[in-house]
Amino acid sequence: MQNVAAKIGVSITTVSRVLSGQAEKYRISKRTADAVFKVAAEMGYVPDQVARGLRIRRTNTIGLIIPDISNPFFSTIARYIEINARKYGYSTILSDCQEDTQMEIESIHLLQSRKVDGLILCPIGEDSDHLMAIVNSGLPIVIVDRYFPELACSYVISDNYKGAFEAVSYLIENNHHSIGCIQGRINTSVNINRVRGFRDAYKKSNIPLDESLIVGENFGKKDGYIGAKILLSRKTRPTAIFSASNLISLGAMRAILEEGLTIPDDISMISFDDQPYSDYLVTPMTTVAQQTSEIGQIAFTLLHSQMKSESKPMVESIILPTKLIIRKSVKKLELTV
Amino acid sequence: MQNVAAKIGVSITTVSRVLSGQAEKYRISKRTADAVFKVAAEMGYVPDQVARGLRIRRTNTIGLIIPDISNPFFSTIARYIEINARKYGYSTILSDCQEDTQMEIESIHLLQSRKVDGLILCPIGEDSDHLMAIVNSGLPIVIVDRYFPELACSYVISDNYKGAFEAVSYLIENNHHSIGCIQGRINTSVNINRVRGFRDAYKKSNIPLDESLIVGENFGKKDGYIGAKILLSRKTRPTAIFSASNLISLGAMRAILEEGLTIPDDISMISFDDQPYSDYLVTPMTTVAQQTSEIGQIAFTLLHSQMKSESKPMVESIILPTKLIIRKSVKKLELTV
DNA sequence: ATGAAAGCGCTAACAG
DNA sequence: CTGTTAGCGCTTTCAT
Repeated sequence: MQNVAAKIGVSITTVSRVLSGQAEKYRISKRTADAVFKVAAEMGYVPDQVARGLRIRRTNTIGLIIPDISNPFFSTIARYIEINARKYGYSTILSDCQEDTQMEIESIHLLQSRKVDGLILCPIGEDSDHLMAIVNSGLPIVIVDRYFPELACSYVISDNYKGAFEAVSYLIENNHHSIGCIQGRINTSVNINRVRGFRDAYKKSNIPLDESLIVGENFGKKDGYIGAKILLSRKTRPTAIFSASNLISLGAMRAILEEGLTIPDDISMISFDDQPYSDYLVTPMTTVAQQTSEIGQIAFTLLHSQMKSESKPMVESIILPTKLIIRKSVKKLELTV
Repeated sequence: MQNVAAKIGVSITTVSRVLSGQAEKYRISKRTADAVFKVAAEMGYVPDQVARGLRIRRTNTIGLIIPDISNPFFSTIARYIEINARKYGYSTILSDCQEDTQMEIESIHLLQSRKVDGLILCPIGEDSDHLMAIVNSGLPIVIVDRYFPELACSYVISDNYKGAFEAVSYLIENNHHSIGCIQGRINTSVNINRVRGFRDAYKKSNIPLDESLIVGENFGKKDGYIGAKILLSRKTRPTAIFSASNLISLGAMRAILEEGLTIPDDISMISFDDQPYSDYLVTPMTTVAQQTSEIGQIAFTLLHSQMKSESKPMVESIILPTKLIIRKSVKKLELTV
């Protein structure tokens, strides 16, 4: 910057002002401004954002904490967050905390020390103590996918309850009265709501629910495999499975195939999370689709409005509808008496 | 920091030294050091990495440029880069440049202005002019997935040639003599090598290659659909398809299903990129697996060694083997005479 | 074993 | 319309 200024015989202040688009404001002559642009370009000068950040106490940087970026559900969300952030001049620092609450905590501290202007967080989700502090610290933050009623914080999630309710109701309409549920990580809002939807669909139809039909303890592929194995080994096999995530479904399918069973002839299935490949599975899968790209976009928009506003921002909760995509994995059962 | 220093009645210099782990070096008394740690923790003091970065001219930050983070191939690579980076104290700034060379250029400039210590780049890959400048700028950089022979720069890629060669040879061994190739983005090293492998497998077997069997122009789902449609509408349909990416395969499968054909009875198929769902497709897919997590890990390791060394780093090229995973999508043809 | 002070590159009062 | 100057929070030389 020194050099640029010297070359034109002008002060670095002027250079700074022109390059930060404040030429107008300070009524700098067009001639000077043009010269600055020209020389800066020639010399390949590019302002140091680190120094700038230190001075203006704003880094134009957001933090993004994700439990597993290789999960297509999260990577799609991440994509739309990053794209929108960049559109508004923010860079995104990514942290994959590997489904580990301790890492989540460390990531938050790290990002704070890097002076991010805001934070988007997909929490592991069983525990919110460590989130309390940061929400209260005044750092703009929005939570995605999971939420905590006790936290005064904006969030954007899917309507997991209704999504599950519709899916299970659809199974019941097809005369399934013994439906297994392979749930995800217990004590997360996502799971609680999906299981609640499952239960309420049963309740609505006055079908008694055998509690042992609910199995599983996390959202992974392995958990789906184990859950399905358990369900399939029951004395009376359920006629359908409701799976709480795409990964669970993959694991469950392995178990089902291993047992020599066919979807939907031997057992019907509905899976949460639509995927590009859902249509091309052994049996095209009926799924509960979430609006992942919208989740990402809205998350950034919410954060952006917080970062812009001076005052303590109001908390906004966005709940996006899901959509039941009917394919071929559910068979209509004959009513036997 | 002021406050911490004041509270113990010591200079900020001392606080800085203790907190940056240099207490030993400056032979600061254990008593003082302990006090510093204690008070800093009490006050919730956490050093400002932005100020630190400005002063020491190193941000402990790397840039990661990816064409599409929602593609599971890239998101897995990104994951292992980020995880390793964090292990060594680096934060990762992510940029999804949406398969657009112009955005790739902008992202590079942006990351430079943010003073990243190094850069990992999955280039769009047809053009390398803009990369020349940055490689020569001395910024540590490693290129992933695609590469440019003219660039003196470390890279880590899969052995695309051999992967394709093995896949197509396998088809030929199963007596397929009319194999369609749905290629990816032309003029990328990835595609060039895969198509070269395809050609050489033909050549090795002395089977004449009808050039019109090579179709397609990008790695996306849509391109796979179009490519397959073209192949399937030929007077004499190929007996097998070699697909250059996971997304291409998804599109191709759609076309195949639409035509009422079955894999592998009507047409055999091999796809590049193994996926968690490959085993559960209509027909379990025979694939060419790349070592994505290793690619990510090695990419960071290469970058790290560059960032540590003072001298101009040597360029290292790592080529990882692929693995043919045989499932059920290839049928052994009878030899007809 | 510790401190004073300079300075990283930039911006914003304040002063013309 | 432009320049002078102080200072963001930290590290590091030099001094003691």
